[in-house]
Amino acid sequence: MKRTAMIGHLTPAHAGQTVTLQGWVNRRRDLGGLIFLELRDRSGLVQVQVEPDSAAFADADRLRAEYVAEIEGTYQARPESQRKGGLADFEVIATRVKVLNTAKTTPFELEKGDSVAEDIRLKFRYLDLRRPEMQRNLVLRSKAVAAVTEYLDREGFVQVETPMLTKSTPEGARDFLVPSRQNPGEFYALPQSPQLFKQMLMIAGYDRYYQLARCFRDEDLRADRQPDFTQLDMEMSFVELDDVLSTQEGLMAHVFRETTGVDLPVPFPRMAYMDAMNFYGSDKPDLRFDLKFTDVTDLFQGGEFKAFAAAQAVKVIAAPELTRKQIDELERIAKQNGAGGLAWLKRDGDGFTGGISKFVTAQAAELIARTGIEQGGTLLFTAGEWKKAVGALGAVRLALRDLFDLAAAGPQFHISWVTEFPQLEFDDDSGTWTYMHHPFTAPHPDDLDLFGTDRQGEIRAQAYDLVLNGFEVGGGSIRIHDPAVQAKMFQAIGFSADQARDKFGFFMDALEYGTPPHGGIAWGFDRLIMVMSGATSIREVIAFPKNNRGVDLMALAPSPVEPGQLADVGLSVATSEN
RNA sequence: GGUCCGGUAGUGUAGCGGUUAGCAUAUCUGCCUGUCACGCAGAAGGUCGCGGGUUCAAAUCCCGUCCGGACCGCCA
Repeated sequence: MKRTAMIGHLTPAHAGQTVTLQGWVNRRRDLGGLIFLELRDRSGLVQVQVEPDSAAFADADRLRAEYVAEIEGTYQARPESQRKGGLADFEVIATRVKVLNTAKTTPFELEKGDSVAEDIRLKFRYLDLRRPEMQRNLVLRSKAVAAVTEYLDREGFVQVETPMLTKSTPEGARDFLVPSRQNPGEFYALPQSPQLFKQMLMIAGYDRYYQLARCFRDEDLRADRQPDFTQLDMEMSFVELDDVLSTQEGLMAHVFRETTGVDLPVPFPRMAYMDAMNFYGSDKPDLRFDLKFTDVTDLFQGGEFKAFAAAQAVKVIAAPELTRKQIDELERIAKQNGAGGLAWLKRDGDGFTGGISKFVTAQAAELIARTGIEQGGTLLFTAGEWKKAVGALGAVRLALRDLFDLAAAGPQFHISWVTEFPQLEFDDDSGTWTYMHHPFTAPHPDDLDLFGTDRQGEIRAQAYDLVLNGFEVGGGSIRIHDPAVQAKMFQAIGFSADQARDKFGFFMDALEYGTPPHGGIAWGFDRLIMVMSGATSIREVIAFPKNNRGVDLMALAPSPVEPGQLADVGLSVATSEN
């Protein structure tokens, strides 16, 4: 290899040495007689000077942006008057320039990549990934993987790979299906998570397992959701809930320290699901700022304001002074998130003006006392069915965060646990009970007697989510290891023994051969890296992501296939009828 | 499936009923020996996403459609 150093590894100690560098031309400044080049590789950038009388000049004159070049020259301090500080005090005086490859004019200027339409960046992802910002993200990701591996290996975790071609199981999301050529009419499914396999590994005695697992869910995309994504999947045997959480805290703190240099205070705060919902309207509250809800249901029960009088819940948040336009926008957000409307009041002296003020004269003093609303401040109310009322106000809370930049005053990263999720959730659409986490989640032992009673909605799950800056970056649970409890769980969600056997027969069998108590968690690894890097989209930390519609704009996947390929797997495509 | 926002030279944008469709940057040519977003002079580059409608006249207004993004539903 001719290259003597990566550009970013040059130091003042190299001064006076002859170096050979290879990279891309970032920029060319041609002063006529004198040419300056910026040469870039993924480690850094250096200025190259080419004198007109040097042997390098003719080749340097051919170089354009993004050409690949090899530069041999002397690394040296710049003239006194030209120093910029740090490594910009040094440059390479070229003695030889070799054009290793030419490049077409790029479809966008790499240095302006931040402001280029994302579909263009995705179509030319190989150019986009040349940008230092993107390289920083992918390197951060790589370092996080290294930190995880190092820590878990030290803690005795065994890395095991589980299959990508597996059995379709109703985990919640739609499966990606893969037709089987050797078994016509039958399908593999890509894993939504390695859940059952990792529990098998606990039954098999591996005690502590981890895997960076690719997972697939055929659902609509979002800024923080891709159809194929990476989970850091972990499972431990002979543990209880506190053991899992403290192990995770150690790991997460290690990863932050090694990658961002940030020290996360441990243990992480814990918040019960009901508190998260009641105070912040979300099971993944952004706790970099407070802005809690106040419950005022009781103040309006049976009162003259009809929208509140019969409401299951009336919640209020104390916002700064808002314009009508801002209130209208917040109401739009509230409605989009399930509220019937967004009632408001403006504090004026000992009472209120605007909005619903004529209905609250009797409650004014109590509202001021409970909410602590300041003069001129705005109270925003949602009312109705509890879950919708808190959820909608939760969305308003986040909109207020964005409007007033509330998170900026808090810590850069706030991480916490949300715990005590309900085990079961009533699904209005189907009129049945369903699992909230997944059907293998262990219920709290004190709540076991509630199965099958009219209070089964109160059963607490031994489940936990990791919440970072308002993003769910991990979730897990203690699992059921007692077949009798597993049977109760299936019964509660309306799974007959036969159905359970059909879907998870192998797992039901395995449970009966000596299953240790166990539990685990999975991190949404892409999402975690997104938050750590400060990116606003998961696509910024995935090398080759898909767009909103699940399309890879570079490779142009998905795409039709040859008829012969379909015939091989015994499929034909039905013509769509509009 | 739904709501909202957007689509104008390669890229980023202005124009919002009558413009030769403007600006910046990139590209190309010429000049230039200390630039560092180099500078100066010039050139080329546009089916204003597509289709239809309204109008004497449409990039501009209306309808449809396609594409991109954010969100709801869905999804841990």
